[in-house]
Amino acid sequence: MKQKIAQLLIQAIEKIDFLVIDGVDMPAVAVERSRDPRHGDYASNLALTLAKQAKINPRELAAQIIAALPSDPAVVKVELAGPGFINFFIDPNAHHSIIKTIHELGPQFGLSQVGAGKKIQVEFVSANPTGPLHVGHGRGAAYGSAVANLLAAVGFQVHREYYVNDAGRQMDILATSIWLRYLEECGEVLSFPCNAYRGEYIREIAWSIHKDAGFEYRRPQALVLENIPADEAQGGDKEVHIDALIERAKTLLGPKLYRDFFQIGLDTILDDIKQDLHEFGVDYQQWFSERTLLNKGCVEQALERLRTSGYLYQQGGATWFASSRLGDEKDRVVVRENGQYTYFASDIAYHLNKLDRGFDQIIDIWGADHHGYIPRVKAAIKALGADSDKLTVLLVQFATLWRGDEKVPMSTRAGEFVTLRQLRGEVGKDAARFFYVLRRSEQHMDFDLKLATEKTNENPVFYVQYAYARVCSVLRQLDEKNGQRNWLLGMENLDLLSADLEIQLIHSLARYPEVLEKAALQHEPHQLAHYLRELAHEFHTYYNSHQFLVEEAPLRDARLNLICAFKHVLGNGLDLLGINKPESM
RNA sequence: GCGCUUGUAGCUCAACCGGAUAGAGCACCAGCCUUCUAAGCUGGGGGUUGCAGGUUCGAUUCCUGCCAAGCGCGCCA
Repeated sequence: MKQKIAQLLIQAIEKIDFLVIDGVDMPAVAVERSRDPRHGDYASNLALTLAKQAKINPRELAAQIIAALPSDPAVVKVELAGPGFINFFIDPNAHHSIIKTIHELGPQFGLSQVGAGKKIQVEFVSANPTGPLHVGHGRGAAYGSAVANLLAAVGFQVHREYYVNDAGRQMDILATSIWLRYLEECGEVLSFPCNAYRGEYIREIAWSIHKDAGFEYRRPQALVLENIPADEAQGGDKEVHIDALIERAKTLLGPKLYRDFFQIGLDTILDDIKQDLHEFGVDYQQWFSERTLLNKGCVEQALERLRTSGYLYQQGGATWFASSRLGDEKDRVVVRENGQYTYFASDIAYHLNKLDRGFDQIIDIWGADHHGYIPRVKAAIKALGADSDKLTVLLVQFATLWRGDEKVPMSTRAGEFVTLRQLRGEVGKDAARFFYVLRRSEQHMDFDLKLATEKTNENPVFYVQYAYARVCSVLRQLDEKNGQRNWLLGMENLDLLSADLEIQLIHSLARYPEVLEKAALQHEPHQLAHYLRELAHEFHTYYNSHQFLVEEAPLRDARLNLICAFKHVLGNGLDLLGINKPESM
């Protein structure tokens, strides 16, 4: 309908001589749904945008456009309003046909093909496998999977991916942390480094290793701590302290035994993350290992390409990437003085790999604290000779956690954080997902656990689910009363749905495809969430003021067809957000 | 100090890439269950959109400058 009106407007403009003669530039013809019913169903600001170029009063121009407008059976009235808006009133019967469309298309209704033929990768969460996911990751998970689902709904071929940082210093700290806890299990007495991972899950892994392997990995405390520089608590440098302990672990255990700790820690935690996300309704096409990238020599290849294009140079014993020539604020080290790659080096290789896989678009979803990282990755893509516009980085602000008036401290290293699993246990998957996705991702967010746990009844997700359950309940009632339902009869009598609330609900249902497309292309699932809440509200109001299971069959069947259409749309929307559709509550 | 993000009702958030009288939820007040689930509905109070300018028919939206908050500015990830 939007397109149809735009077409009519274009035809009208082409008939107005002075616009054609003066060669006025045509703006993209904007047709919007009216917010206020008094402004009709659709409105265009075309005259307002053209008026300046045409050097004519907007209202006068609008009047001329209206006069030149071809007639169309679906358009019953056109009005000039305000400073020069053109409002279109649509034949109500034309709206009713949307119910038929929804029933015919079912789960397909609202889907579109704007992204057809395009491969798009969405990488999200990608938390280091050094501990369980916390509520900050939960937001990225809910947001990322909703974005991915939306993109798939508008036709993109979507590839969901988790980048596993299974190489690098953090993993060494993890392995060493587990080993030290293991030594404690074995009865060795040592002070635990302040920079090691202190969470309870580390003890559990250590305990389990001790249970399976006994004392095989035990080394005496004296050997472990011999000549180790002091920790921060003793006036030393915590980084130097932990690095020394990592080296000590490697030498005392040897490569093979050390690797056991590394691998068991990684496997245990990664399995936990996978399970956690799965239970949260988040699944991936691929878990991409950083270590694999290194082992295959991809990092060296990527750097070689940069070197060939003249973007690498040596300074101070390190290898630098001249990212400042491509928009970054300074150059970045890719190979350290000690010969090791930086994290950034493998990230360059990873993005090269993404490009090589032929995605038309690449979406990275990061925590907002990484925003300073964007220019250097874009610079790397440019230096590799690719189009940096292919990469879109979407940022998710961390949630600040509160328990009532008290701020909850969050520190992965210290093991002080509320895990995603705890959150799910307390408020449930559906409430958590809806709560996360109700807000724009860049918006700072206060998450009050006390409120979320104490007042789950007031969580908006129940409101929306309740609407769904109510439709199911009506249909059950019909069954119990042995009521007949004639689908065809309902379709033939859709014009009986003439109450304001019915018209309103139908309008809203018709909007769904536009909501989906916009939410998808703008990467804003909150638009869908808000829409679903409004839709549920309109249904609840309707439910409270009209009886559906009435005696007169034509009206009853028409109403049932309407609320079933509502059920379809609401259900589709909830599916995309990864929220359950309860048949009863 | 520089950069990115954010600032909208008491609180949490919307506002369709510049549109018409800035909207919801929570909280507060007053009503609605012998009728398809009251986890619901109806009505009410609530606002100088951080501040000050600018751009134009028109600004919460764009530009500039301040103010405030968060984050970033490693040979960490």
